[in-house]
Amino acid sequence: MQISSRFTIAVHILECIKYFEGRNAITSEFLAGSIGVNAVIIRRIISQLKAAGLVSVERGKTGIISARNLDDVTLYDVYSAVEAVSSDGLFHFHANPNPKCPVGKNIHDILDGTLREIQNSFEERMRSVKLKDLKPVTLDITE
Amino acid sequence: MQISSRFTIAVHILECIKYFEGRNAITSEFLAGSIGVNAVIIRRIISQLKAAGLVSVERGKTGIISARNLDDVTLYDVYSAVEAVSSDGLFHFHANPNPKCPVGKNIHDILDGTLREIQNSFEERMRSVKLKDLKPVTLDITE
DNA sequence: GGCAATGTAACACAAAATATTACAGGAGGA
DNA sequence: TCCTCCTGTAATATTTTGTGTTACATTGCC
Repeated sequence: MQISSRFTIAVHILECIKYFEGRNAITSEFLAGSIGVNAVIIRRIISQLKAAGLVSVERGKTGIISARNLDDVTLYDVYSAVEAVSSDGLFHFHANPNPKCPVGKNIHDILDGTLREIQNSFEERMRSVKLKDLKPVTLDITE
Repeated sequence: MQISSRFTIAVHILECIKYFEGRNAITSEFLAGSIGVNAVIIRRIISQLKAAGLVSVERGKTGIISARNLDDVTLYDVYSAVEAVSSDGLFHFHANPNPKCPVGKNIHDILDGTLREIQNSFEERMRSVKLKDLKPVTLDITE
């Protein structure tokens, strides 16, 4: 399977905040327009980003979403905020290997450590990229 | 989301072949018993492994699945055989970013390269592990 | 020919992601 | 104060993917 689009949507949201903060009122409706999904989807993801401490929302104030230190947010911060993988791990294991089979009995022993290492290096790779490392948004001077 | 259990099932299958080849008749029914899933699931995955050149099936011969050079098969070989990720990539991108928004217009430019690199290093990590690098199956001398 | 196993189609079901409508509640501004 | 805008969240629907199951044609050994 693929990592859900919640992740790219969340990065898109943060890039919008970086770009528009102070210039436009950033509402879920506004973000939905830029991203091309329903505003409720945006609000749910915003909730997750808020829970992770990446953004904060001043309620009632005609739609302002303010953030903090977004440049140093890593892709892992975003990923772990919106993806519910943490509990089960990246790899989905078949649930009922047969303990009466010598292979079935040992399959977790055979695989768990290595799969965990692969997951760890994947997450480490995500941690090594900060938002400021991404290609900057090309400024459109005609607008 | 998670990588589907097809991957761990496929590794389990290959470990069974390594362990039982020459000792037991290896049928989809037999494998289903060790792995704890339906035999049709096994047959479907066997088809994929066969298409990837990892195993071969001598049909009709009272259930024998023979393989080749399994020790040097990498986890990536198995992963790419059973996971349909190749076309879309590891990350699912939201489909309709707004080209009229400066961020929406550039979001692919901002992210695609970096996400591709992360996917590449993930796959490279999988390529670095061969089946013979996994923990060996503990031999049960009482059987 | 009979038997055992594969290869696949067809269908059912569950889980997750995504979309949509609805509405209660907070806060600023007239 | 009242109006309006926006958030937060529930409820529900739809789609997609993964998984389970039954059925059956086909293959090749005995």
